[in-house]
Amino acid sequence: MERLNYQHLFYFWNVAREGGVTRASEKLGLAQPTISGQIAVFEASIGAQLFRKEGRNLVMTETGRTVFNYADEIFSLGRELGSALKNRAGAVSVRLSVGVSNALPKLVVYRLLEPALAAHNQVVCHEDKTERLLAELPVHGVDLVFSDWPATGAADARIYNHPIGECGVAAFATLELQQRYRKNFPRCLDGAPLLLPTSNTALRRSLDQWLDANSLFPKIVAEVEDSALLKTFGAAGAGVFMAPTAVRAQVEEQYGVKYIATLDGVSERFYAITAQRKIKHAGVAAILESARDWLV
DNA sequence: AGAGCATAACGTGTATTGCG
DNA sequence: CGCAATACACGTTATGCTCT
Repeated sequence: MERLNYQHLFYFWNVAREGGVTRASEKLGLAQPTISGQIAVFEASIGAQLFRKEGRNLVMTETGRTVFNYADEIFSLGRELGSALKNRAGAVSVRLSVGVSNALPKLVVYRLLEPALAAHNQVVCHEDKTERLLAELPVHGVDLVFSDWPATGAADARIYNHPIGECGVAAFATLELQQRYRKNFPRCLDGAPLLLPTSNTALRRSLDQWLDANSLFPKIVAEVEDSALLKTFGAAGAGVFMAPTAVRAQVEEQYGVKYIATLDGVSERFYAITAQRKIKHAGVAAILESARDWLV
C-alpha cells in the first residue's frame, strides 16, 4: 500500500459518519461522484473494501469499521489540536461530551464533572441506557461514558474501562418513614415499602444479594431505572430508597429526606469508559484525578 | 418515480521530467 | 535556470443501474 492519503481517509470518515455518499458530499460541498470515486481509489490503494451495498445504502465492512475507528481518533485528535490552539489564543474552551448512564446518581455525576466545569470545559451531557451510550463511543458521539458497571464490549470494539472509585450505599426516606425504620436496621426493612433500581443495574444486583444475605423481604413499591426519578418517588414518601453515602448531605438537602443507615457490605462502583486506553482529554484526566479525593 | 451510488468523459491545477 | 511536455490527482456534469 502506498502512503496513506488523508484526504481519502477524510472522505471515507465523512461518508461513514453521515451514513452515505450523497449526505457526505452535501456536507463537504463536493459532487457525489467525487466522493464515490475517491473512496473507490482509497479502497484500491488499501486493497480492501470499506463499504458494501445493502439495498440503496452503504454499510461498513469489518475492514471499514477498523479503518473508521482509526480515522475517528485521527480526526478527533485534529479537532482537539484545533481547540488547543484556539485556547492558546484565549478563545473557546475544550468541549467534553459525556454519556451518563441513567441509573447513576445525578449528584455523583455532578461531583465527578465538577473539575471539568472548573477548568472551563464546555460539558455536554447525554443521558441514556449504558448500552446505547457505549454504542456511541466508537463513533465519538461522546468522549466518555459514566457507568456503574464495567463495559464488556465486542472483541473488535475499542472500549476501555477506567475505574473511578467506589462508595458505600445508604438508605434514605422521608422523616416519617425514617423514624419508623431507623430502629433495628436492617431487620426493620422486612415488609417495609422499598424503592429499587431496575434489575438491569449493578446497584440492583448488589441490593438483591444484600437482601438475600439478610433474609429480608421488603414490599417493593416500585422499580425505577432513572436514579433521579427514584429519589423523587422517595421524596414523596413512596418508600425507602438507596443512594451513595458520598452524596449523603446533598441527597438530604435536595430531596428533603433523612439518612436512615448505611448498608453493610454494599457499595456502588463507578467507571469512566472511553474509546482510548490512554486518557488524552485533559478534562477526563482531571475527573479521574479529582474523584480519588472523595471516592474510595 | 425517486433516491442513492457507480461509471464515463472531460476539465483544471500542480508536480515531475526532459531539454536547450 | 527556465520553459514546454507529460503525468497525475481531483474535480465536474451527464447518465445508467439498482432498489424502495
